[in-house]
Amino acid sequence: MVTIRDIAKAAGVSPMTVSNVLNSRPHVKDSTRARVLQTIDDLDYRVNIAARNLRRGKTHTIGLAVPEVDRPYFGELGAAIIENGRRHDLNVVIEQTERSRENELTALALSRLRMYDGLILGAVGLGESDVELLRVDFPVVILGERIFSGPLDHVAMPNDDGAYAAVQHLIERGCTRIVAVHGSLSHDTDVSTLRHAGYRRALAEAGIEDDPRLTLTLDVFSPEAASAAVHQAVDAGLSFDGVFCVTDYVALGVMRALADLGIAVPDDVKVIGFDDVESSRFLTPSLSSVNPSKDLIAAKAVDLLVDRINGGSGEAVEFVSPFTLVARESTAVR
Amino acid sequence: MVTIRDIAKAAGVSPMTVSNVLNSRPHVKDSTRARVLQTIDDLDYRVNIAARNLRRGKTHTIGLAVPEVDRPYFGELGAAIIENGRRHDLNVVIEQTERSRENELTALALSRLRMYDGLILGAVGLGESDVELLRVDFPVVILGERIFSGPLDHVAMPNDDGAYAAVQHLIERGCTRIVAVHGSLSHDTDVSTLRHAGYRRALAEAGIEDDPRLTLTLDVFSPEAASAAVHQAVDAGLSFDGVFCVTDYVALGVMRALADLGIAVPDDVKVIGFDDVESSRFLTPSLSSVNPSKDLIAAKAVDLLVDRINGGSGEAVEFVSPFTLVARESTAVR
DNA sequence: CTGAAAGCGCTTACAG
DNA sequence: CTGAAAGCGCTTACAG
Repeated sequence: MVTIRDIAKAAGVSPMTVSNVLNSRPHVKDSTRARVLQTIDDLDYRVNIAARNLRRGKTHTIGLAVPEVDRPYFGELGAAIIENGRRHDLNVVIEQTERSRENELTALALSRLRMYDGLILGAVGLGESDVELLRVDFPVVILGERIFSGPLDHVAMPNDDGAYAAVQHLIERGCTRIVAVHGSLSHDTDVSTLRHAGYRRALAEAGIEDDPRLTLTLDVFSPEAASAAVHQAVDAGLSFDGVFCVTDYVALGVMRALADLGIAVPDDVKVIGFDDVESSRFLTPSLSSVNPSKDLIAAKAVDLLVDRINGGSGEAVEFVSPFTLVARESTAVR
Repeated sequence: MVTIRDIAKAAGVSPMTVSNVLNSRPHVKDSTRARVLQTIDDLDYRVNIAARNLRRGKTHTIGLAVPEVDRPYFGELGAAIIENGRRHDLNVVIEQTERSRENELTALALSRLRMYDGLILGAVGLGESDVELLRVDFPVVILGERIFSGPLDHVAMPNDDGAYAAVQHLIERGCTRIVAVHGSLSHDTDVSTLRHAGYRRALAEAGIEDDPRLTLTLDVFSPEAASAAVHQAVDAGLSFDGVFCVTDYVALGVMRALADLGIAVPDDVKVIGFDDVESSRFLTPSLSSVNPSKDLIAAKAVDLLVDRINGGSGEAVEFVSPFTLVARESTAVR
């Protein structure tokens, strides 16, 4: 392996001068610089990043811990974060936590051990009660569907307001019996709980009774589970004219079940999702959804993290992403 | 920052003994080991990975360069590779090449500079003519939809046979005028070209004329472009009863366009895709597809790379993934 | 079973 | 504009 010393020797300068050239620092005579560069080229030298990292105490790598990258929403988010990381010359290592609180804590604990300068933690398992565990002396940004009033910067989804807008949209389009499909409501800060609050608020404001039978709770966050739940509800005689799905991913199963049951969307039942995943606009019927500005979320998360990495020590920031409601065929009136 | 020396001092041993404990090497007296571990705990010491990497000459990190992680196929592939990497204690850094040959070459060139032990390169832009550029003294596995007879290990998609099976399936179901929708056919080793060969082979074998008007070529690989192409073809009076889509992602746009045009799938036209992306089975109608065993591809790619990282120097391996044809509603006969 | 010393390849004050 | 020297934090032969 060719080292900086080999170059120095061959070019007749000191290692330090080579280093200065490599880092394009000023105060190197042009002729010297040219000679060094030529030698680097001749010997096919490449800087050893591990050594540089050790010396500089930086790795230019951040971790991104998300539940799963193969779920469209997180794939799109991951892509946006990699994109934004590149703007700051940061590599992104992706870890998958599989929606478990333990894995999220592990990612947090290991990120110092691994070679990251900071971590973006997509928290779906951690909750308010874990706040003490978030007190780490390491740059971390929480990318939360959940709420944290903790000690860390937090980029949050517009869960309550987004869900409120979605349900309000269904009501405007004439729905009065609106099913909500989501995961467990047992944690105060879970995405399902937060979005459900928006659902209830919209119903209350419209003077619609919140019939608990209309709330379908899934054990697993998946289209399969959503489809099964809808089948079961309809078989049990539940009647409804609208469905609010906690995510587009879940809506995929809901729409499929309705098709299986011969229930027409949007004529018999209107459906709306959350996340506005790319494929949603190509479904038949195309799916209305809440778009939480993924790009903005990614940009903000990376910016906040870079700030902390660079020593920023202000108060923890909480940023709630804005959103837009995208009305498509699944909620059309005809 | 607490270092190994601080621990050594506090525990009354040498740094080397601490190192031995950290790496759970034998030949450390139990009582010494216990004392060191206690001190590590007391002082909240964590090993500095950058230093260890420098010393060991390994980073336990591999790069994965794919066109985009927000495309479902690559998201699912990325997830599988991260999963498999974990089995070997490897972190995975994801880079996005955006389907460009230049970016793929950059990823290749930079991977040595970055801190990777090896690289898995999802090549969609590089072609046979770039083979010389692949002669790198660094562990690289090509994850190709394309064919390479180059100097590197290569995990390939069953492009020809998979496409052949898909089209044969359409023919079996009664289709005789089968549209093929894919990207440019200008490169010999492009995924579109390879799959198109399978398409033509199936037609030829069935004695069906290969009408060039039935081949729709997209400038951009996207549902939008696919949808536009189908609209245009139908508007121009093209008649057909089957569509072979180069990927499920493209099929999304095709199915959408057919719905817009009032063409019923599968009654009027049958449609099949390639990749068997997760959402395909939830579409309405659900999409038939070729499943290329993503998990096997990921496992094989990681295993081959680990082999090279560990010094394996045998002949370059070419592994073609097996596939299964998944028949769903979009090609059903009723 | 344990230690002293060298060194991985780079960068950074400190000099001149 | 350039250099000699120290050091980032760890591990690895070499000794004993």
